[in-house]
Amino acid sequence: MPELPEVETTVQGLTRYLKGKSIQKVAFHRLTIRYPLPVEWIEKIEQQSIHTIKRRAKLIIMQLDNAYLAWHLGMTGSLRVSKEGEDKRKHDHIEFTLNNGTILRFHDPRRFGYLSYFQGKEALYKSLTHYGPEPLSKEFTGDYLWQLSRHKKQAIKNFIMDQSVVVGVGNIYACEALFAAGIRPQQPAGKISLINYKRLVEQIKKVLTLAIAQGGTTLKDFENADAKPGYFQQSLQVYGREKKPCYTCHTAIRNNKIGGRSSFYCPTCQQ
DNA sequence: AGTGCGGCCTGTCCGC
DNA sequence: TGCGGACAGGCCGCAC
Repeated sequence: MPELPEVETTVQGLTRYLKGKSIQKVAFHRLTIRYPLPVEWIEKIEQQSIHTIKRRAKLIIMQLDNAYLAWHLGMTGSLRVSKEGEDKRKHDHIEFTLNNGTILRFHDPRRFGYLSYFQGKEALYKSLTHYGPEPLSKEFTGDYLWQLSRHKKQAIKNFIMDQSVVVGVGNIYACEALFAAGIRPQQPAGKISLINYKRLVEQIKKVLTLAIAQGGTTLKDFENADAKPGYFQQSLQVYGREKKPCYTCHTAIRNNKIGGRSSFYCPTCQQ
């Protein structure tokens, strides 16, 4: 589910509710989500305070007194804060009870999400080394993508969804940014010009920034820390619009599979 | 080495 | 109404 804007929206919401709170009780209602949840973590986490909540790539990173937690939401994961005894649902796999009586719940029907625990900063950093630059950072430029893509035959869409190339771009925003830049998703990455890479990077930044401002995209089940949906789905130009007319030229939007994933594009606007 | 694909899971929707 | 199959926002591990 969640790509960068949904994770960012969640981090902003969690910061409001959790910053400075202490975790009084931890409950694992299921011991394996994507990866096993060692029960020894429970006593390590209990009684620690949450100092900061940040995002790196699609991870939500919480700094505790002497440890870090990294949450990945997978396809259907969400983290929300609600009052004790209220709003409990099936697939709430992890619960943290906080010192003000609220509860942080990790909900994830498909269980592709995970939680990692790191004792110190170095262990955390070591786990993040394979990630590429943040798309909204200065290092993420058209020159960078152009350079890295030389001689790659891979489809441009798969290339920008590769988290070692640039983080945070998933299926929805890859489709949207490629449409906005006028590039066909199946174009080989190595054959795209520098000019087009500059255009693409500009559009990736624009699409992600707008989506964050709108609270992310809710297709079925994304919700932020307040259990509220996002609104970017109203701004989608191609994603989920197969056979519908392109908003720019009225040509029917196509959906071809690339790497097994639906890829929506306008055959007229994107070359 | 780079690339593509199946698999991990549950829920939902669509066609028969 | 029920049932099977396809599909869904991510990513890892394994083949070639």
